[in-house]
Amino acid sequence: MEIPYKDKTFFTSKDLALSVIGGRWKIAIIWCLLRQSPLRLSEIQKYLPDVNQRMLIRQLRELEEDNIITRVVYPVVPPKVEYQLSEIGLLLEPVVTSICDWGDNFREFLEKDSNKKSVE
Amino acid sequence: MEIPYKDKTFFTSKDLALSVIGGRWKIAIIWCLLRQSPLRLSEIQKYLPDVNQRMLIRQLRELEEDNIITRVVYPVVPPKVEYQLSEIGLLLEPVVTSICDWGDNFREFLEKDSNKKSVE
DNA sequence: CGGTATCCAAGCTGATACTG
DNA sequence: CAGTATCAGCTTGGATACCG
Repeated sequence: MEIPYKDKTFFTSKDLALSVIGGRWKIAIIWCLLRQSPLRLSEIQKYLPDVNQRMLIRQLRELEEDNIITRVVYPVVPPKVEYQLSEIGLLLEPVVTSICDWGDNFREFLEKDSNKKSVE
Repeated sequence: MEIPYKDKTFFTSKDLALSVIGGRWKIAIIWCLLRQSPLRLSEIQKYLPDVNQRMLIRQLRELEEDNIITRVVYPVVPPKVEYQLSEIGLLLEPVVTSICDWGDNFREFLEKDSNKKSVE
């Protein structure tokens, strides 16, 4: 089952998915927009202080190209731009949730591990 | 809730999770090992022909350091090394599954989209 | 078989400065 | 506020050679 998309061919839907959401900060951006929507660029920056502006804008553009988010520009001064998840973007909620859940498990695992070591 | 790990500090378990499974090929590797386990290096290479050997080995090492996978070396000639998911690694199954599921949705979305365009 | 070492090109990332 | 430009540095990739 070959899936052509953007000059590439994917052989599984997992590979297709990863090509779209696998970017360095994309899951983090989607996580933000799942919590609150719409968000302005400056608001996303507050939620994700570790992402520099250039990368953030690039990743937002890519997500927009892939129809995961929508970008609405209001013709006002000073500029106002709002980002929110598209219909297909909203379906990423289980992905983000499962990652958060696993992160919780992993954190517990790390705590147990450090306990073991401190007992030794 | 600060989570120190490997000289860094994470503020959410999502960030911690992404630091561990966010690598370029890690989800793909985990996907392989969920389907079949244990796997030898050469078998993983067959499943993931797009990953070059050097990167594959690097990502495997990182996953091993993070206790996501285990690496067992058999002292035989020729060498035999087997990789498999650890207990915490196995818990990543919902993450991989949700990504695959979303990929299916996205593929359908793309197909509908191309239909619309061909009608126009 | 399962690696490591080296070289080199290309792309991604980040910090900073600047603009309409 | 939202975004672009520039430059430096790191990561990734591909090919190839070599080792225990």
